[in-house]
Amino acid sequence: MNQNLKYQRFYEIISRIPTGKVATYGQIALLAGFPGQARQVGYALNALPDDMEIPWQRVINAKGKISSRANPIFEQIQRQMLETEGIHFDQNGQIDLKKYQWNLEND
DNA sequence: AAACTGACTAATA
DNA sequence: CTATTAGCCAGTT
Repeated sequence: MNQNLKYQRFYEIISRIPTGKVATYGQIALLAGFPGQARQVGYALNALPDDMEIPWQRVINAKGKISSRANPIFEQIQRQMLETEGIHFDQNGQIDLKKYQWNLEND
């Protein structure tokens, strides 16, 4: 399987996440046609070109939290962007997936 | 070539 | 509830 093509598929799916909703890494992998490859979605985002404009901030982990990075500053930026979109974080920094998770019915 | 290392996750203990 | 484990794949040592 061609890796660039795979990453491209991930980016396509991520681009469809509507404002005010979030998706998990595993969900993106599944929708892109690569079930079980959640980790690769993380790699794809890590390798995301600066000039590509997709709503990367709407991808979070299965616990409903923002995943850790090498540089924590991006975690703060991501949280702020999501809050601006109207998403609420509880005191543990967790999002209510039942309420905010994207599905094909609610977009 | 072998080992290591990640923006992950579901299952199990 | 937290911790560990086995899948997952590709780039770097």
